[in-house]
Amino acid sequence: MPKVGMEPIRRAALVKATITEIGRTGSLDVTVSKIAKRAGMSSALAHHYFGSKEQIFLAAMRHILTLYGAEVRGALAAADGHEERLRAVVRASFGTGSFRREVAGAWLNFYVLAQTQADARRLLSVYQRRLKSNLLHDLKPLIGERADVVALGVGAMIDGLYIREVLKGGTPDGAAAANLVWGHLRREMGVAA
Amino acid sequence: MPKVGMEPIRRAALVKATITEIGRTGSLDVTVSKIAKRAGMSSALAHHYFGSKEQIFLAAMRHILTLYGAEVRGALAAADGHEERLRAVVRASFGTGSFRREVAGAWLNFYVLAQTQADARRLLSVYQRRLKSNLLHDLKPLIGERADVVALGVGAMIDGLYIREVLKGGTPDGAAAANLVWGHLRREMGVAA
DNA sequence: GTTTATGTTGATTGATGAGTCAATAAACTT
DNA sequence: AAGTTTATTGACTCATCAATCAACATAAAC
Repeated sequence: MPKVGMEPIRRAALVKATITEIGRTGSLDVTVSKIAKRAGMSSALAHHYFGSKEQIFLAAMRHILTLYGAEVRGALAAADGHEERLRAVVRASFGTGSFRREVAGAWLNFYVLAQTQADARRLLSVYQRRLKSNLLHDLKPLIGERADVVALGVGAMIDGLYIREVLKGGTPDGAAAANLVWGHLRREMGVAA
Repeated sequence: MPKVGMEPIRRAALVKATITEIGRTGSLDVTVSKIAKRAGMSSALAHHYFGSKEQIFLAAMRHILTLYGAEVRGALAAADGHEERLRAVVRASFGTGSFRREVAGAWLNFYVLAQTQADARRLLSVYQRRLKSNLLHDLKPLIGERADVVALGVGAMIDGLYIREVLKGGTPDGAAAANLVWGHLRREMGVAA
């Protein structure tokens, strides 16, 4: 029953199915057919809308980044003062939108993809830059020139916790992870203040 | 010119070629033929010695872990006292044997592999456990019950720095990375002492 | 109501790559 | 020197998949 205006619906379904599928199998070795099937359509239709598997992957990556960006923006809007803002950024990084098995699993695989695909690399560096600039904005006034190093460390720690989350089974505990990073940050700030 | 006693040589060559190849292409999507070619033999021979691509990957992973283990052991042997030992562990993690583009790239891909292969997962958890126990051994006497959390944070930070190393081009700076982590650790210890 | 744009799929193509096998050759054994 | 074990490869099989295409169906436009 082909209605008109299916495109955005199909695209969204494919993106969602892609993330699920990559998260499930834990690898980029997912077939377009599998993705399409999970999204409730034929593989031909997936190609019709996206043109290639590569484009599907990129769309999925963009979607995750958009999600994360929204989460951060939302948390920041409700935060006041440097410390609170920092805390908001950290908490948003482990929010329920991003810090989930499938999403984190997909995320890890996008890191791999970024090694070979220029577009994926670009998207990833957008994320890294944004995180760093968010941190620096509120760290600089608090600890001055050491902010740079601390931001790098915090970024690495967050990525590392994502990886570990993917590997260890069970339900992810975003609050615990956020507390860990926040504790680290507080200590870094306390020393300099 | 078939001599006898080739097996260990061929195996070693294949392992080395595998790491290089994975590091280069930045993905597990390397063909046995490519690996074999780089190691100077036919793909049939690679299968003859390892049986399957999976086994080749696992051997490569084991090799990296052995390398890393040796590095840590060596550094620990020359270290005295809790603080020095901790420093040694951190420095060994970013030693020239492990903290190199290809090796780190292969490492990242093995994380991915661990999501689907039980054996790979086991190997990875051996590494994580060993690192954690190394850290705890000297952290506990210094900061008591907080040691657990700190060890987790340090481990995550190390992993995160590896990932970032892979993504950013250029020559890796192990010393800088080690300093970053060491600074974090020192601060954690200073607060409690 | 015929044309045009959109939605949809089954079948097909073409490439690629893991793993097998038969065959060859050199080295050791007895 | 006949037989056995180890080393080695080119050629082959078989499966998988990305991408394409022809065909058909429904809705909108004229």
